[in-house]
Order: sequence, then structure tokens, then C-alpha cells
Amino acid sequence: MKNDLTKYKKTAKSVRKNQIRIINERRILEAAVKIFAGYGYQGATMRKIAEEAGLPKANLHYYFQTKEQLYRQVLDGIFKDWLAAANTFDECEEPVEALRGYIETKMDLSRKRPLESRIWAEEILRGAPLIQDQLEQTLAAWLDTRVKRITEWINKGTIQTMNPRILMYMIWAVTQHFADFESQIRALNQQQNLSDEQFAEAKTQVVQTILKGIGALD
Amino acid sequence: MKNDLTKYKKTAKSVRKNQIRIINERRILEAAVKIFAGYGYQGATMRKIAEEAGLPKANLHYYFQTKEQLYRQVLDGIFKDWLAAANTFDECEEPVEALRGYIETKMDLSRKRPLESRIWAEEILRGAPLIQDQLEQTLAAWLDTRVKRITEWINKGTIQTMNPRILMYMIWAVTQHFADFESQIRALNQQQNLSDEQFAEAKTQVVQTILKGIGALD
DNA sequence: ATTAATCTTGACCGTTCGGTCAGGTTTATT
DNA sequence: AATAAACCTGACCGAACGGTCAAGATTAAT
Repeated sequence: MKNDLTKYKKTAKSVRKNQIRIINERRILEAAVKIFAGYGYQGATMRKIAEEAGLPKANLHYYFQTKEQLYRQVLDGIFKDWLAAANTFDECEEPVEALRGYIETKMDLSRKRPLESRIWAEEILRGAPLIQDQLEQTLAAWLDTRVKRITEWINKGTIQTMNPRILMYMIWAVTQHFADFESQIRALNQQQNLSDEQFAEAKTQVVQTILKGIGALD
Repeated sequence: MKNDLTKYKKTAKSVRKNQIRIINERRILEAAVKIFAGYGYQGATMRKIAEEAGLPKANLHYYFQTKEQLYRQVLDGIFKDWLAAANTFDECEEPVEALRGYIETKMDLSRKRPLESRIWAEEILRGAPLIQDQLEQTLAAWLDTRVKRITEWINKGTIQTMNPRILMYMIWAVTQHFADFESQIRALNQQQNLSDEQFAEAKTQVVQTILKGIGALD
């Protein structure tokens, strides 16, 4: 009897996860992204997240047992988006389109969701205490396949000889910079965030510089 | 009499600031750099810094009244080093030497003192709550003069037409990346930090890509 | 040798942190 | 209508935080 009840419960739950749970988990996760991005992991408090979400603090612990578990779920979401940005890279044959597409997609992601970019950056800055495994396995494998593609281009002579990994590091560095160092860029731009036009200009120039820099253009 | 004593005291102090004070302040600042870099501003505690410095916590508050004041002094030191790296930029006439020198100096700084780079990055990430003024004034002025030099090169036709600010952002992004994202790079490099050879290769490739990318080479 | 300034430190303080829990309310199942 | 599961939350807890302070130890000036 106890077993039957348990099984029934589980099935019901997995078929249509209670609407309340879905809504509240999302509310909490969205609030958590804002607070973690604004204050860092240590600086963020469950109280602030609860306030941002408009829920009592004890309710957060009902859906996410600990602060660390909540943070892990936030990181998981970011990691998935991050990898998904590589689609254009994989779909295109030639380096110019593939790299242009990837750089533009990553920059757009930085522009559209800077909070996530900053949470990621802070995690890496602190030595990636919670996502080392994902970096060493998933991301390392991801990078390997892209390195192979770039190596093919080099062997074909489409781009000049270089270390593909360093190229990828450069792309990551530049595309993330516009999200992570937004406040520095703002301070150097008459205290204004980059306008859409300025950002589009930056995107074009980054693409041009890198593509030309590796001998894929001109 | 009271005035005389005070004046005497001050003079003695400024002439040869007590050796004990100098030594202890440096010990504390060095420990603070390690702890702030490893845990972030909020994650760092006066207890940890005191332990790292090998001094009782109360002693830290004798030399630096508050945690924030200690942190400010750490930031000040970083800011000065940061600006000093521009010397080669200013000393060279031609873009190839000037930019190569600047990029190499900044990358060497990232390699030699990654902790400072990370503290800076975290401060910017959090919205630069304590150094906005310095960014808006000192750094903005610093950037303006370099922008003018780059503009001259563009007008002479030595490098191609572009937005000089975006070029500087790219250089900052790439050079800082090797310090700030060290743990990510390590995870992607068989769990090993870049060797001296690998780092030298990265330096060369970064310089080549950027210089070629802006039309200063070939 | 005396005195004043500087330095040192264990013990302590109020506050805030992440997390718990009992007991009530709402929702879903029969 | 009854019952069980899921959800909600004010009040509370021990631990750790930044910071204080009084009293003693050390150093420097006369």
C-alpha cells in the first residue's frame, strides 16, 4: 500500500509537475540570477533573493534546500545556454561564416543576458569550485571538437597556422568582456551604457579584427 | 607646548615611519591580496586575512580601521600598477612597437600577478562600487590620450580605420583573460596551468592576431 | 630612569547569516 | 465530504561576521 501510493505520487508528479512548483521555482531562479550577479555568491543572501522574488525566505528553502543547491541550478542553466551558442559554429562550413556567426552569437548573448555572463565569470574567478567537473569534462570535450575543425581549416590553408585553443580563448575573452566589464566601459563612455549602435559597431569591429588577424579575410 | 609636541611627532613619523608600522602594513596588505583574490570582497573575512598574515585580528584593525579601508588600499595599489603598464605604449612612435609592447607588458603583468588582476575584475564585475570615481576620472583621461595617439596612426594610414576605444577594450579583454579565467584554461589544458612555453606562445599569437587584425602587419 | 607614544591582544558585542521546524492553509485525489 | 499530499511561513537557532575596548607590553624620547 505504501509502495503503491508512492509510485502513484511519483507518476502524477512527473506527468504534469504541479503548476505552483513550476511557477515558484522559476520566480526564485530569476530572482537568484539577479542577486547572485549583483552581489556574488557570498554577497548574495537568501533574504535578498526572497525579497526579490516576493516570497518568504523559508519558502525558498522549501524548493531549494540550500543556497548552494540554488546556485548550482543557476549555473547549470547558464552552462546550457553557453554551449548552445555554438550552433552557428557547427553549421557553417567555412571559417569566415562559422567564426563570424559564433562571435556574433556570443556577443549578442553577452548583451542580452549580462547577468548570467557575470555569474559565470565570478565562478571562474573564484577557481570554479562548483563546476570544475563540468569544465574538465563537458567543456573540454566541446572545445576539442571545435579545435579539430579549426585545425582542418589550417591544414587546408584557409586560415593561417596558429594554436586553435588560443584563438578560442581570445574569442571568449573579447565577447564576455562587454558583459563582464560593462561598468568599466560605461565609466569610459560618458557614464552611458553602449547604445545599440555602439554595440553593433563593436560587434563588427571584433569580428573584423579577429577574422583578419587569423588571415581569413583580405 | 602641545603644538610643538604634535609637530615634532608628525615630523618624526614622516621622516622615518616606524619600521614596525611599515612591516606590518605590508604583511597585512599582502595577506589581504591573497584572501580578497581567493574569496572576493564579501567572501574574504578579517579572520582569514589575519590568519594569513599571522597576526591577531584586532591588530589588523589597529592599522586599517575597517575592512573596506583595507580593501581600498589594495585596489589603489592595483590601479597604479595597471596604469604604469602603459609606459611602453607611450615611449614608442610606431603602432607595431607601441601596441606589441603594451600587450606584452599587460600579459606579463597578468602572468606575474594574477591575484591583483582578479581583484580588479571582481570589483568591476560588481559594478565598481568603490572605484567609479577613479574610472570616470583618471582612467577616462588615461584612455583619451591613448585614443588620440591611435587616431593619429589611423589618419596617417599606418593602421586601418577603426574605433580606437574598441581596440583598447579588446586588448584589455584578452590580456586580462589569462589571469582572470586561469582556472577555466587550466581545466581545458589537462588540469595544468599554462607552462612558460605555452604562455609565450599565447603572447605571440595574441600580438600577431591583433596587429594583423588592425592592418598594422602584412 | 622616567615618561609618553606606539603597538599588541583576548575577550567581548550587536548584527546578520544559512538553515530549521511546527503548525496552519491550500490543492488534489478518492 | 473526507483524506492525503503539497505548500506556506513566523519564529527561532547556533555560528560567524565586522568591529570595539581596556589593559598590558614594547619602543622611543627626554
